[in-house]
Amino acid sequence: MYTVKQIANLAGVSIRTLHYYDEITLLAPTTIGENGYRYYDDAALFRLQQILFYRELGLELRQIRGILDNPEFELIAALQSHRRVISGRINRLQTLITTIDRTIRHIKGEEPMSNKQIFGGFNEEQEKRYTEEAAKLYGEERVRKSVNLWNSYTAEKKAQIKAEGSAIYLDLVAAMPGGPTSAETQAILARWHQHLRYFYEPHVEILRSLGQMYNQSPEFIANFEALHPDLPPFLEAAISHYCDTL
Amino acid sequence: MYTVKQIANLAGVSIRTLHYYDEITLLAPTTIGENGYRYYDDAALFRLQQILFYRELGLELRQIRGILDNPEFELIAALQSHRRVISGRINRLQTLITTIDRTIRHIKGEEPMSNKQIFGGFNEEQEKRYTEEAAKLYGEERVRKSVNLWNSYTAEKKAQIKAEGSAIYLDLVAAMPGGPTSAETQAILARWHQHLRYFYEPHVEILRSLGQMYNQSPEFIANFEALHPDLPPFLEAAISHYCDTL
DNA sequence: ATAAACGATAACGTAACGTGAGAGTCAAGC
DNA sequence: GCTTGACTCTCACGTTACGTTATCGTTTAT
Repeated sequence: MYTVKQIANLAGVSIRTLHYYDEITLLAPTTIGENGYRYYDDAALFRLQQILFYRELGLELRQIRGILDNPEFELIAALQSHRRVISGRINRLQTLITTIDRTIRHIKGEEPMSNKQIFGGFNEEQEKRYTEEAAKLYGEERVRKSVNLWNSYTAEKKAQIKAEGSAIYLDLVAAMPGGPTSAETQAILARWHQHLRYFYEPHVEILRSLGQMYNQSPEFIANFEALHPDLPPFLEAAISHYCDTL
Repeated sequence: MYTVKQIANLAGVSIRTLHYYDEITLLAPTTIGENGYRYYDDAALFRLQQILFYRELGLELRQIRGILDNPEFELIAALQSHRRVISGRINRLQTLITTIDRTIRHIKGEEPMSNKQIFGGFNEEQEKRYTEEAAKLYGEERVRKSVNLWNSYTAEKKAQIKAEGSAIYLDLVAAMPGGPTSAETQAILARWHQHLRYFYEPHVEILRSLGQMYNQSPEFIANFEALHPDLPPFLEAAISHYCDTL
């Protein structure tokens, strides 16, 4: 058992940070003494390590909580994902160093430089945000399990499920004029939510990242655009709102 | 000449960010049209690059402004400093990767791991903050110029200046009981401020980083602790307050 | 000429803590 | 047993660097 100060010193965070993480239920102390003091054990230590990794990668604390509290969370897979992201970040910093060297040579008049090159490493993969990588982690995991479940159905059942899915998306297209937050749209999303249970147990964070993928992943976009050109962004907005009210 | 949107796209920042940087006079547009539009030129582009570098290193925008607006600022020296800091950061990330690999092996039971090692790369050089590196940049520059000025004095003058310096620090020790923000202490610091002009023109940011160095750099600490064991932290607090009221 | 795209200001919202204030708790030494 | 200093707690307001509408004028393309 460790006190706040011991944890703070070990991990290099402030006591206030631990208080805050407790307040937002991101990292609750293992036990609380009758004096009101917070005490942490080794498991809490590992959880804090995970938190710091995700924080380092720029994720918001709410997202981190969602990831760590997810029953599907797998520590080792997460660590391996961290590895990839950090490697990517190292590459980015090396790009910055290249930019620096180039800028220096440019200032010395040894080499011309384009306006875009001035910001090499800053803007490049701006939208390829690290969040995506975290979502990918879900994705792989989710897809793997979903295939198992799907294969357990009979051919007849499979056809029935597919038909139900198509109907839902068609209904959503019909509901588009009302807007993504309309009661009608949200009601259909409740059906969609139920429908997903044929594939896996849909956790809130999964729904959310699914909504994003619907408007980002090329395969999904192609699929939904076939139904209506504006369906992908509509779906993302609608699902986001649906998750908020969950 | 570029519009806000063009700059934003080039650098990968939001328009709001450009508005904000204008608002806090960190990056003012080169000219403003009669329609009120902001227009930027290539010099502004380079300034923005510098801002993004310092921001990447975790400096606050106020500090960045102080650095860039300092007449002593030298672009190439700054870029070389960035290089060193970014290299350091790459090292830190590589430490994180080591920690990840070690953690994975630990979880698999292949290797024991201490509590400190769990946070390897997070806490280690926490206090060796990047600010210090920026301060170092000042330091080198400052010391270089100061030596020139110092050598221009006669031996007699040098002795007199030294005596004045000693007197000031002794007075500060005497003022310690009143606290770092007391009127007495602050008055002596005004003398100290004047005194520094024998060495170089003391800019606010320089005073501030000087105050930090007094409580961080081993040579300074040793010097001041000889006068009084609590003098270094007292000096930092007092100088910080002095700069705030400047 | 009219919409779409772009620009401006203004003002409120936010995330992740920092920073006291005021008060209770614990361990060590006298 | 008592003090003292280090440690802890809970408010509660402050801060930084923007995001996010909302409302409005401007420029550009059709």
